[in-house]
Parts: sequence; C-alpha cells; structure tokens
Amino acid sequence: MKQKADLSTLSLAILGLISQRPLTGYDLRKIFLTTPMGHFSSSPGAIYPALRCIEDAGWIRSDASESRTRRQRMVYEITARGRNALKEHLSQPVTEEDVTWRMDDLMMRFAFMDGVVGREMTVRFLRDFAARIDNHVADLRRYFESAKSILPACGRLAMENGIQSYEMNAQWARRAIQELQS
Amino acid sequence: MKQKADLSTLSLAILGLISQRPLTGYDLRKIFLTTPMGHFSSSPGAIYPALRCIEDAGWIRSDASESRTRRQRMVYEITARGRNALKEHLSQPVTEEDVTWRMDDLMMRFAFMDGVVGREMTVRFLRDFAARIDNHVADLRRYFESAKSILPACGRLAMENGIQSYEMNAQWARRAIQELQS
DNA sequence: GTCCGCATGTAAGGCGTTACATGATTAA
DNA sequence: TTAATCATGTAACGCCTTACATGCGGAC
Repeated sequence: MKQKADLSTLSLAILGLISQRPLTGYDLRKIFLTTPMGHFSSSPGAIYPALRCIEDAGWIRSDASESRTRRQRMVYEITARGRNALKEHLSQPVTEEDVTWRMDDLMMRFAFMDGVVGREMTVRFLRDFAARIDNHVADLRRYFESAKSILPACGRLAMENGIQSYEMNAQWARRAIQELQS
Repeated sequence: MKQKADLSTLSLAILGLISQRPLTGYDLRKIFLTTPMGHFSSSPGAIYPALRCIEDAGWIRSDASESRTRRQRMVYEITARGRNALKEHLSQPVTEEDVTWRMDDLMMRFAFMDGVVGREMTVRFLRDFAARIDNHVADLRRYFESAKSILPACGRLAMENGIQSYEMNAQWARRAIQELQS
C-alpha cells in the first residue's frame, strides 16, 4: 500500500530539493514560500505528509547528528535508493500524455536533472520534449483550422494562446540544448 | 452550504460552454474528450456532480421539452441568474494571486467573455492581465538575478522557461487587444 | 435477441488546501 | 516572562480521478 510507483509533482519537488542538499521540512516550506518553486505547491498540510511518505519509501533519511542542539529538527538527506528512484523517474521517456496534461511535471523533472542523470540524458530529454511538442502543436493546429470559423473571438484567441505557449516551450528547449552543449 | 461564492475551473468551463448553447452532460464529456478544452478537466465523476451543483445554484436549468424522445437526456441551458453570475465572475479584477497561481483560470475566464461582458470589459481585462504579468515578471527577474549564480544549469534554464512563459502571455494579450479593437 | 453506443450516474481513493494545535528556543 | 519565531504536525474539507454500475435504444 506504500510504494507509489511514481512521484506526485510535490513529492518530486521535495525529493529533488533534498537531493541537492540536506533540508528540514521548515526549510522546504521557506523555499516554497519565498521562491518561484512555490508555484507548484505550498504548505504544512501537504509537505509534512509527503515527507513522511518519501521517508517510508526509504528515499530520504533524517540524520539526527545534523541537529547540534537537542531541538526536534528533522534534517533529511537523500539515500542511495532515493537517488536511484529519482534518477529512474527523471529518465522516463516524454510521452504524448505528459505533454498534453503534465507540462508542469515535465519542467520539474528537467529542473532537477543536474548531477542526477548526466548531460547526455538531459539533452535527450529536451530533444524528445521538443519533438513531442511539435506533434502536439500539429494536432492543435489541425483542430484550430477546423474550428476557428465557428469559435467566438475570445475562444479563438485563447486557443491561439495555448498553441503559442507550446511553441514557446519547444523553442526554449532547442535553445537550452544549444546552451548545454556549448 | 451550497452557494459557493466562486466557480472552480471546471464549473466555469461548464457554465461557459452552456452559456454559448444548450448542452447535455454527455455533450460536455464529448467536448472535453475531443477538443483542447479537455486540457482542463475530464470525465463523468467530475462533470455530473458539478452540473448538479450548478443547477442547485439556479444557474442552469434542464429543459425537458428539448428531448423529443422520452429518453432520459437532460439538456441544460443557462438561466438569467446564471448569466449574471457568469458576467460577475468574468468581471472580477485580475489580481497578483491570479497571475501567480491561476493562469489557467484566467485564460478560461477570457475564453468565455464573448457575448457575456462586452468588448470594452474584455479589453480592460487584457490590459490588467498584461500589466499584472509585467509586475510579476519584474519580481521573477529580481529573484533570478540574485539566485542564478547559485542555481544549477537545469534549474536556471527551468526558471528562464517560467519567465519566458509569462512574457509570452503579456505579448499575446497586447496582440489580442489590437485584434479586438481593429 | 444480442451487442454496441448513448447517457447518466455512484463509490472509493488521492492529493492538496485552509485552519488550527502544539511545543521549543531566542530576544527584549 | 513574554512575545515572536522556529518547527512540526493534525483535522476537515474540496475537488478531481479511476473504475464501476445501470439502463435505454438502434443496427444487424
């Protein structure tokens, strides 16, 4: 009943952050509250249960020695199994469904690749990402061409916004590849 | 206990679609399954309860006369109160929080403005939208400048993606204003 | 008369939100 | 010693998801 095969976006954010350096739950809260990372989630009622769940899976461990004072501060660090789980999760291929429904999740996956999956895998991810988006944009354009004559003005503009968002992401990915390879 | 002051994104989508023409629950499902509208939601377990809830609020009504056969097909149409509620909801000012956490919702609001709030209000919405985004982008850039030296490569690129997404939206809004005024 | 598609729903569960509870440590 | 801040958590609820249940009508 534990062992969730895949990570929720929040769990991924938490595991990713802890993979970069040991953190307490409170540190995580501060990060979510004070940086754009918080775009994805937020506060105690979500973070502490998720932390517990990730700990139960054996992916993080609270290191008592980190807390010099006798305070009840749980400093979590990633375990070897946790790093493997993260690596495997970040190595999943980019699917059509990911692009259609989970763009935020894809971007989160990308954001934590440094030091976990290697430069080559990162570039492959970006290439797949861009290619999947190209396909998806082609689908959207097909739909758009068939529907635009019956769409009201705002509906049409909103749809154009959606298409442009995807196109911007594909362009960004191709620029990112250049930058990572330079 | 009913009377939810504001609409969930799904309820807004449903009310907006029904405001354009009478629809059954099944029609809505088909729209969500076969068009990019479905990006926001999906299937029976969400749609039928939401429909019931909107009906209980008095915003839509099932018109028995629409079903020629004696089948159990509920054709819903918007009521005068529903149109008012929709109009009021779409007239809400764009807040900093909307831009930070509910961009999807904002785009949905925009998409249903035709025939509900008038061209002038629509243009005002877009102007506010663009201005709020400009502010938000300024905040993000400030953060980015202070953090980029310590961010790992992928984290930095992901952050740039976020900023560019917002900028694209502001540009889109300004183009949309031109188009609506021409 | 059987099967498929139309059409509406319910049940259980996941995951996040808001609001509240609780206690330890530090600064005044 | 009192208040603010650090730090962790629980309870109730909202809303969506997946999976299943049900029953009518038309095509063959």
